[in-house]
Amino acid sequence: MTKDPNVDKSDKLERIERLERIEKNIPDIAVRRLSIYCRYLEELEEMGRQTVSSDELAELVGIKATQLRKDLTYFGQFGVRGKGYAVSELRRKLCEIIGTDQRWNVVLVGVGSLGLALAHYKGFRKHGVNIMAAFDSDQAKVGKAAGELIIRPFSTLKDYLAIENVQIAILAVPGPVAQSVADHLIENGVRAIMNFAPIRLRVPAEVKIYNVDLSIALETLTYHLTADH
Amino acid sequence: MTKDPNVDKSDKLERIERLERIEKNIPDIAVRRLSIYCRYLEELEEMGRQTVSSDELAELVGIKATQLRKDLTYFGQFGVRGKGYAVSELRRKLCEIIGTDQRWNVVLVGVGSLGLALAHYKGFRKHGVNIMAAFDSDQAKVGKAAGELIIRPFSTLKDYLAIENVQIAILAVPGPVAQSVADHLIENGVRAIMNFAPIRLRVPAEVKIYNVDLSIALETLTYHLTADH
DNA sequence: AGGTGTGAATTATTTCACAGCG
DNA sequence: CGCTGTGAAATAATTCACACCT
Repeated sequence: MTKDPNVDKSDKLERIERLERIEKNIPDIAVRRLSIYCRYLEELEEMGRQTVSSDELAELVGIKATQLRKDLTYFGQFGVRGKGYAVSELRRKLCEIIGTDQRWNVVLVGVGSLGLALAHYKGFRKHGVNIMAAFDSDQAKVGKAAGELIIRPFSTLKDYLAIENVQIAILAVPGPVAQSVADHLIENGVRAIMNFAPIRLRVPAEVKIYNVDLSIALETLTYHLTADH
Repeated sequence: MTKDPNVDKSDKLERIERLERIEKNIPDIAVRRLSIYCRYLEELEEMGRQTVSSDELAELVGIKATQLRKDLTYFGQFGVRGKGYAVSELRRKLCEIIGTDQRWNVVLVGVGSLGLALAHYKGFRKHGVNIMAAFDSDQAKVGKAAGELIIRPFSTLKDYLAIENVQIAILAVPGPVAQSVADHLIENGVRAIMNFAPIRLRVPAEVKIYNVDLSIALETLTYHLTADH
């Protein structure tokens, strides 16, 4: 089997770039911003814009242009000096980096009022996220609808994970059971959890947690409204 | 009218402390952690614990003890050397700092599926937050229930804000209208907004925004699951 | 001994300043 | 020129190391 030496070379270069990136140790916060850039690029693309400068995009996002440029350098070179960035090309490349060009299978665990809202939430679908199934331990909820899904019994979660390729879970169960449910998810192959329970989960280093803590969000606001700040 | 010189003195000391704090420019992230400490202190209090060391509390929260102690020094001295912290005293003082010992009047604007979930969310009530009213511009929703509230027409929001003392709004409207709704809220006295819309709001410096961006949360996870990180 | 409180050192992140390319 | 890419400088946040109290 013959190989195209150009493919070989570009593979090698990509690999080197990747290793360098890892060395640079990209801050999480830069990844988060990448996501935001992507969203505004989508908007520009829909408006038919061909190119955009770091100044303009940064202005839209509400940050400094140098920060945007620095964030991008963590992942490669995307612009043309003197011109700016090609809108759809940059969007496509950022999507690829973030992983939103892929399909991600997600399970929702816990269908209280918050879980129900998440089952309905349309923002996820746009970015490759597909909530495949919803689980709840409350027998009264099992069989009922949650958006387009039918709520399944929690006891069947393990078997479901064994069959389907699920890497992400949305955890919207009450605080007291969150840790044990998380353990169960991880044991059965889940590698990332979006956690809505108001506790800090203890997980192995290779599992990624993103905490969405609504009470903390509000309390940050009340702090700033409290006298003398 | 005579004054107690001790009250005067302690007032002055408190004022100096406050000024010093402002000088120190407390990072937002430390405030956010304060909120978490508070929650775990509540739990310890319920368990009947009298005192706790920075080591133990930090272990619960999942951070280093020095960070916890450093965070606390932004706000004062709360511990006893060799002993630790008095659980309920520390909890009370932190609540006071965060402002959760007060009552906060909140309006919910936008009652889609997410808004509806927030109307039901019980976590808020625990911390002085009282969602007083919910508004939506969709005539079909007006008059319907959202938790214990009846959804009001958006057109009545202005008058409502003029009468009630509302300082915080939860903004759960679609992205394209979020900025104009936020402007309207701020014009009518709202000073802090919990924003669920996927855009960066432009607001005067004195208005505090907390963005809860569910898509970004998920995309941070997909990034970490994407090869080579 | 057993802890807290805190300057100093370290590490992470942002911003500057400008070289370099189209 | 105009605008990107990026080392270097500045700033912010975390962690260390230890003085200090009980």
